[in-house]
Amino acid sequence: MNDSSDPGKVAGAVMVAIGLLHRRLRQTSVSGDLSLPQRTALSRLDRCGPMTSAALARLEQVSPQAMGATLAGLEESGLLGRQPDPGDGRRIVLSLSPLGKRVLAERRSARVDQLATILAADFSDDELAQLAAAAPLLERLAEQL
Amino acid sequence: MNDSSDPGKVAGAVMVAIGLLHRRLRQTSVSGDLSLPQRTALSRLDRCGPMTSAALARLEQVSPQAMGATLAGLEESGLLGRQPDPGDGRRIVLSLSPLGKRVLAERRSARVDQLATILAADFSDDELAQLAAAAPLLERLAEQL
DNA sequence: TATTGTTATACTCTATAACTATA
DNA sequence: TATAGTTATAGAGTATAACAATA
Repeated sequence: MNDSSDPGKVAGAVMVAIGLLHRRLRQTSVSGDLSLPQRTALSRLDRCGPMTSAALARLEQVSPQAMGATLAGLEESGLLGRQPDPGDGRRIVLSLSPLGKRVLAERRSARVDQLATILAADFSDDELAQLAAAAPLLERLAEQL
Repeated sequence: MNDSSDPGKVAGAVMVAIGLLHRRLRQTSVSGDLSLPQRTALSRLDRCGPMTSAALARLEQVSPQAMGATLAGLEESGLLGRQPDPGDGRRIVLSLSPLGKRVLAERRSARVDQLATILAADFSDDELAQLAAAAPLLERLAEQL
């Protein structure tokens, strides 16, 4: 049995890789760029459509308070719109503002661009495909955790 | 061109997946278990052999101060040994203590065990192999960032 | 009673700056 | 002058607890 079929080994390797990469990714929450949680929330809102802060928190598996803080930053930047739900006075439905849509569509994030540049320059098509295949697996792993 | 060959798409997907999984992984820094940075440092020390705190910080791409804090926790738990370098009074060489070796060898980390269990139960051999292949790619990506 | 959202507080991880000791 | 390690301080991201408003 080689390492790639030992769940324990794979678990360890994934854990180390996640720690390393996350550390690097979060180090550019500066200079107007979106932070990692902000970027993720925006992307989720785009993929799943308008929803409340609570729903977003459940999907991203963070506390409602943490999501509130993340969204506050996005709102300040004018990337979000909020519509009070006419049928339920408690709920506020968030959606991408035109600006938010544009930022996301143009991938205007220094971090993502940097990542994309490295991927294009230093990774083969095969390796790119391997990463593309792994991303949803990692998401699935997170959901089951 | 499909998504798996568009560096921008892959970059975004990886970024979201890393954020999600990291968030889940760090949520068990409790109850005697190793934190994610601690686990990673221990594993690195095992893979690369005894070295100084500064060298470890460079490999893990964190500041020497951050590494110092991580190592302090490991030392308190008795997982590390430290030998002053006889030839250079400034350097202190860290190594795994017998206890540290055992903890690592037995994979005695609630988090890694949990991860391994999920991988064994809900992921096919193919998917496991995909994750195993992706881990070093993610590390390489982090190094080039 | 349950849910949405907010405010208050604290912990972890990380960073930068400044210091001491050694080379 | 440069490097190893430490101490002090600050910021981001997250958590739990407690609360108000609405259902």
